[in-house]
Order: sequence, then structure tokens, then C-alpha cells
Amino acid sequence: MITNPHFLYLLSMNDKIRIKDIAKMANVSIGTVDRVIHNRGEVSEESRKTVIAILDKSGYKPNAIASRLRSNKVIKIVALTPNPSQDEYWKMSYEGIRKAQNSWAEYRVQIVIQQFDLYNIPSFKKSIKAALKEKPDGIVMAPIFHHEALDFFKLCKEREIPFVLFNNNITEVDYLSFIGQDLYQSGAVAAELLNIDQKEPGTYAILHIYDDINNSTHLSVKEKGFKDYFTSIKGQKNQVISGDLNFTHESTLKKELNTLLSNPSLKGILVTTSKGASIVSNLLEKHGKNGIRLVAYDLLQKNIQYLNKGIIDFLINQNSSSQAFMGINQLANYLVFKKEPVTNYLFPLEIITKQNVNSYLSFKSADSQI
Amino acid sequence: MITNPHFLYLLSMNDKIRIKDIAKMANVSIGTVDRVIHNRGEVSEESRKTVIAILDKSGYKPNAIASRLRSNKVIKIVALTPNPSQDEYWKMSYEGIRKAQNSWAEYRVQIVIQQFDLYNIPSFKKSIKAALKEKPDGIVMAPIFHHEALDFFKLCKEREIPFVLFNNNITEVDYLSFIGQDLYQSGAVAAELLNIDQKEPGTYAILHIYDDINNSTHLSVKEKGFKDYFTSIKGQKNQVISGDLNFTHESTLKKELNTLLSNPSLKGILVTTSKGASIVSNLLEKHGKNGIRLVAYDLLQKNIQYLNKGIIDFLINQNSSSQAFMGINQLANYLVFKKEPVTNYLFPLEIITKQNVNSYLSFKSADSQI
DNA sequence: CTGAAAGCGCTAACAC
DNA sequence: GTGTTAGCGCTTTCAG
Repeated sequence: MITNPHFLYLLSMNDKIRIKDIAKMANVSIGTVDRVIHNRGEVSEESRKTVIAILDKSGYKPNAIASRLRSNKVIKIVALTPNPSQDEYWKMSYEGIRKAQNSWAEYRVQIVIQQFDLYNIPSFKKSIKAALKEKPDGIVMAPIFHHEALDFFKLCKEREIPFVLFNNNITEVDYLSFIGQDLYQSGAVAAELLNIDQKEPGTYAILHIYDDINNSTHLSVKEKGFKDYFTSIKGQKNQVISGDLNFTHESTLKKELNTLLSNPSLKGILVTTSKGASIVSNLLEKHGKNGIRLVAYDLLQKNIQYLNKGIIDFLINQNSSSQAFMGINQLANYLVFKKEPVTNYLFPLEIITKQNVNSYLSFKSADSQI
Repeated sequence: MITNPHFLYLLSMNDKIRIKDIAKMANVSIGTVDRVIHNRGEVSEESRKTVIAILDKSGYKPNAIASRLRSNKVIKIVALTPNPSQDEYWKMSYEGIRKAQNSWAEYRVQIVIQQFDLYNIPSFKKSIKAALKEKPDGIVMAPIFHHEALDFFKLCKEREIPFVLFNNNITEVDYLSFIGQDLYQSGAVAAELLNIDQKEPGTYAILHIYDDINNSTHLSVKEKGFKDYFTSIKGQKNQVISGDLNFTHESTLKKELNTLLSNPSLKGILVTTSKGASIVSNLLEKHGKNGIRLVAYDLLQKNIQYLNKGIIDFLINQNSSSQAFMGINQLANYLVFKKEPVTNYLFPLEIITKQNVNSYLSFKSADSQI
């Protein structure tokens, strides 16, 4: 079969084997080779076999640069995201999207941002419609409205639009890639941080403070990890209490928190929502820290302030901006360069303290690779 | 001047302005525009001015892909690195280089790895010679032999070969980019971790355990950060002791460490060298932990084991593999796509515990963007 | 000093 | 089924 004398010669100069070379070796045209490479059919079984054999043996690697230059069409990605001005966490996420937008522009990847109201399902539905109208090549989003997201993904499936999730997962659907964190383990890390060198047993609280009822499922996973950590400790009988509190009823919220803080056996608090931390911090500061340890989430400005003041002891970074950035990266690399995405891309559980927080903040501005 | 009617039209569809468009707007040929862009001279002052004006106003950005495709030459980078089989830390670094090698191959970037003996200066000098003989377009290395590295960089400068440093910095030279960590702050983080919730004053030790005298300067920066942290605490009089110990004299080393561990006021130990941690861990395990906290560096296998056993309390991750990977990324992006590198790329000071270590280990295998 | 034109490797439309 | 060819945006040679 592989009898063409060029074959060995080309193998020896092992760089830059082009489609042209493969074609010559297989005694077919470059058109045929291209059809084989991209499974575009219309090739006789015989040619297909020879070409594939030669592709394998020659170690041919397509020249991504040429390929990209040629296929000049604009690739369109829609990123669905909450209105960044509503929430600092989602603002960071938005910044990640903007960064991706920037760095993919030179590859003719157009990233259309569809904003919706974080507290308003109809607005989300409207965004969905707008997104589909764009006829995108791919979609990136954080599926915060579970039910509505499910419906949406069904439509994507029908239209064969690949989608990437970040922030929280929806396991029932067939996503291209999910970018997030191991929430169970995240709860365990938080528990561990509260428990460092605690010699006496005590009470530990896990508080979910939200302004809406989104995501409650994903918070319960953190809770499980948190509780399991404490039950796994042998020889120390701790009490774990959990509370679902509502951000919007401030007076009841404050009352409940104050009773909690007055509990003399209270050793530590985990606040699972990034936004809730400042409320607790504020009260804890007034009440007096008294050795009550506080762990919270994310590098929100207020959280950083309380960390620096010593009210918050540790933050766990969910890296909202990198998650969004990486979500788009995965999708764009898939669409542009046909790179197989990582199905479950779990970010490390970053522990932030007063002393290392600046290294994280300055890193943000530095990182700038594609 | 800018009177061509195409001008406004092209500005409005603000993407993809090509050299061709600039040429049309300036009423010159694309050849002339190219000569202006690359300062290749042979252009009349008048054309030059018009072209520059239009380039500025139009926000023209060259298409790096097309440019790279055309100039078909292979870009060669030499990565100088210690023999990976000598040391686990440098093995991780080596893996980062291999990963970069892989992901840049498709862009016709050839990364030549020059290994040298970590404990042998002549071997390093030999590698330098070999590196220069390759006539590389750029060089990446960790300048662990300070003096020899300095000489080398002088030669690079003469030959106009840009170089990127990682791991440790040499501020006297004009590097393209440095990838590393803030060592001063790293010492402070370590101190903080040892000091969490310590109610009583005590003794804290910082130990530099090496098998050679490399890098002693860069360890002293960590020491400064460590000491300054403790002196900055008001209301708690702690004692800080530091020690330079030699890995190779095991019996003396053990003796010294055992006296240290018997100090009843000892509260915590920082081992600044990644390799030294297992020695201390081993002795501490035998001696009994007795509330002596241990902080060490890097995700070496033994360190992870001792972390999981609870002998090591925290590891600070120096991310050797990512540093090397990013070093090559910076250089390759500069050489291939003319992207301006970040001059000082400081990695975050990652705190690793028993509960988050796996999230870091599995992340390593997942990350795979360019 | 300037313009025209070839061609990097690949894709896809088009002809046979 | 298969081969041929135009052309993506840029660089560089060559002719004028």
C-alpha cells in the first residue's frame, strides 16, 4: 500500500507534513485528504483507508494557524449572564466574559452578552429567546434558574447548539463542559478552617443567606460537606446548626443572628453565600469577635475589608471571573480549534487569608493568556 | 488629508480592518503600508505620515495568525532546566515545560530542553554553551546559579536573545518577563498560618534545609517576611529562631532538629525548602506532634502524605509546573503573536490543606488551555 | 521610493 | 467520488 518513495523521505524530516504531502503519498488529491480529515464523506472506502493509514503513520498534525486563517467566518457565542450591576459576584463573572471577549476577538470569535435580571424569571426567558435568535454557534451560561434552564437546553439540543455551564451544574443535561468547584468538598474545607486547633468541642453554624430562593440545591451540597466533616472527627462532639435566612427581611435576620452570636458555645460560622458575609461580619464586629471564627466566600470588596480587619478569618475563592473566562475558553477552543473540552473542569478550592489576599488580587490583573 | 470616502464606512464596521483597507484609505499600496508598519524604511516622508495617521485613527490591529502563517519559519525556544530525575520539585517544573512543548507545537514553536546537573556548575556552563549553539529565538530558565546566570544573560543581551526567568528572580538583568511569587509575602503567609489562634506567645522556627548552597538569597527573603510578621503582632511577644541546616549531614541535622523539637515553648516550624519538609515531618511524627504546627512548601508526594497524616498542617504551593509553563507561554506569545508579556508575573500564594489538596491535584490534570 | 504578485497551509465551492 | 482552484491577511521579492 504505502509504496510511494516520498514516504520515508518525508517521515525523516519529521516536522511540517502538509496535507499536500499526505495527498502525494496516498496518490489522491488534497481535496480528498481534507474530506477524510473532516469526515465530510464523499470519499470511496478505499481512498479513505489509505489516507487514514498514512495520516496515522506520518503523525500529521494540521496547521492550526492556516486552518484558522482560512475559515474566515465569524464564530458567534452567546454568554447569558445576570446584570452585572445587580451583584458584585456576577460582576466579576461579567468581567471574565469581557476578558474572554477581548482575547478571542482576534480569532474572529464574537461573544454576544445577553444580560438578564437576576431576580426576574421572565427577564431570563426573554434573554433565552434573544439568545436563540442570534443563531449562535455555542452558548455559555450559569444555569441559575434551574427549571427554565432545563427547557432552554432542550431547545439547544434540538438546534444542535453546544452549551457550556459554569458556576453551578445541571447534571440532567448533556453539556459540553461544566466549569465550577466541588461544592461538597468546599463545605469540608470551610469546616476544616473553622476547626483548626479547636481543642474544645463547640457549636458551628452554617448559614445560607440569600435574597432569593435561587440555588438552594447547590448550597445544600456545601452543607453536606460541612456536616460530614464534623461528624468524621473522632473524639470531639461538636454541634452543627444550619440556618436559611433571608437577606431582605433585615430586622428578623439581625435578630436571629444576634441570638446565634450570643450562644456561648459558638466557635465558628460559615456563610455560604458571598453576599451574606458582610451582614454577619457587621454584627460580629459589633457583638465582639470573642474567638468566633468566620469563614465566607469570595473576594467581594466588603469581604476583603472584613478579612483585613480580622473579622472574617478565611475566604474561599470561587473565582467567579475565571470560571466565566474558562467557560468561554473551553467553548471557543472547541469551536475554533476543535479541541476536546474538559467535561468537568473543577477549580481548586482557594483559601484566602489576610496575608495572601493581595497575591490573589494582583494576580487577577496579570493573567492574560488565551 | 483623510478624504477617501471609504474611511468612514470602514470605521463603522469596526472589526477586521486589513492592511488592504489602510492602503486604500491612504491611496498607497499594501507594500507601502507594510513598510511603514515594520519601519522598514524606503518610504517617502509624506506617505509615511498619512499611513501612520490612518493606522492610528482606524485602530488597525495586525492579524497575528496571517502574519505567522506567512513567515513560515520555526521559532526555537531553549528551556534550561535541572535534570528532572534529581529532584521532585524540578520534575514538576519539567512537566510544565513538556506541556508547553506540546501545546505550542502546532504553532511551529520548537522547545529545546537543555538539562543540567542541579549540583554541578560546570554542567550548567556546558548547557549554556549548548543553548547558545542552538541559536534560539528566546530562552526560558530558572536562574539558580546566580553568578553563572548573570554571565549568561550578558551573552544573551549581546546576541539580542530575549529571556524569561521563573522560580527566582535576578533583578540586575533586563529580562523579558519574570514568573514567580512574592517571597517576602510568602514568608508572612507561613507565619500567619503558624500563628492562627495561638493565644499564648511561644517560639517559632524557620528552617532552611538544603543539600547545597544555591538560592540562599532567595530563602532569606522568605525569612524576612516571616520575621516581620511576628514583630508586627502587637501584644504578643514571640520568639523567632532561624536555622540553616544541611541535608547531607543527616546525623547532625537530626540532632539539631531533635533539640529544637524538645523546646517546650515551640509552637510552630516553617521549612522553607520543599525537600526539607519530609525530614522534619519524619522527626516530628516520631517525637509526637504535641501541638507543634508545621508549614512547608509544595505538593511533593511525601509532603502530601504528611499533610494527609496531619503532621504537616499547611503547604504553600509554589506551583513549579505552572511557573515553567507560564514562562514559556509568555515567551512564545511574545515571539509568535507579538503579545507584550507581563514583566512581573507573580503567582498567588496558594494555601493547601488536607481538605483542599485534592482539588489542586485534580486541577493540574485538567488545565489545558494555551 | 512604490506597486504588483507569489505563496504560507488549509478549506470549500465548483467542476468534472 | 475526485481533483482543481480561489483566497483568508500578511510578508517579501522583484520589477519598475
